[in-house]
Amino acid sequence: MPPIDIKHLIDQYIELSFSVNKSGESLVRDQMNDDMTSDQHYTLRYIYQSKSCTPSDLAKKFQVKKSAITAMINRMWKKGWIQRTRDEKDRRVVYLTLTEEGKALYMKTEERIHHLVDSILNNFEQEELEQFLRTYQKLHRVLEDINKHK
Amino acid sequence: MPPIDIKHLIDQYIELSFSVNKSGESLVRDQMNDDMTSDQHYTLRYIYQSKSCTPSDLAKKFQVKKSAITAMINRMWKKGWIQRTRDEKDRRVVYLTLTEEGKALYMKTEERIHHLVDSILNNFEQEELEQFLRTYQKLHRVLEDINKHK
DNA sequence: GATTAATAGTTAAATGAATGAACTATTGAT
DNA sequence: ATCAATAGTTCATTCATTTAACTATTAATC
Repeated sequence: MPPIDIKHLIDQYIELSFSVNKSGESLVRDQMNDDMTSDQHYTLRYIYQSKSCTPSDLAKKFQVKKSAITAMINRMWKKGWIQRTRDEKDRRVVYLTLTEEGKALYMKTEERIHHLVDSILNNFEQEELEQFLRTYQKLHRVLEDINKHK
Repeated sequence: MPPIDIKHLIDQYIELSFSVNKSGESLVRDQMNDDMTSDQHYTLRYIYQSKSCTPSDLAKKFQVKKSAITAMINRMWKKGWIQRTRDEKDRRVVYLTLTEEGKALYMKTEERIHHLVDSILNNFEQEELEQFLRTYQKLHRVLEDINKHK
């Protein structure tokens, strides 16, 4: 049983991460085009940013089963945002890329999100922000570690 | 267009919040009983912690429409975790409370989550953690503000 | 006081997101 | 050559969410 002040920090973290998540997600959703969800935008982003991307890569990154990725990709493929191409060497593998339309849509939305995040982070001094991000990064590594060893 | 180093901070924040969210949610899900989702646990928590709780309160806190709350409460009501009682004065209003079973289930799961968060936060010096939470709190207020004025 | 507004909540249809189990196709190992 | 492992898909089911239409009740106004 942790000491009383640690317990308070734990409670605070739980409450803050919940609220910041909900508010943040809600604001991100507002930046989306009407026919796109935030998950779909995150998918476009990951495919756009990675040199080569397979459904398995996405499943790992999003921490869901591969069948969830298939369904997600199908929805976006129907809208003409994503292409599938088979690897010639290993014909089990599928590579995902954005179509021109997908790329354009991604860029437009990502621009809006950047603008939003910019306006949020503007409320902080650069030094405070950098310290925050250092700890956030460390938190990220800790979580990765726990997830790896489970 | 923000300067180049600010742009880097924005990118970093976007990437970190995405990854920390996914990893965090995945770990929280692991603490859940098989017949409960994390949303359902968050609902139990909010009802448990608030003196009196209506569907409208929940809709506000979770930033979803009231019909989404009705559906959520129905699922949990069927499992016998939640009670509905009408306000005698204003008969439009419904008060939500936990049944004994709901309370017991909540306590058991919340204990496990606390244990998890404790083990995560143990990787940080208290001073670093407190500074992090101060900035996180500030971020929370900024997001609330934006959400309020939209 | 009767009519009209607003509020609290629910219902129903549609869509998106996730899982688990069974399956195909392909590659790797013994 | 056979058997196991890997990549991806399909299908049925459940959960979460939105929109629009609806009931019931309360508040406001004329």
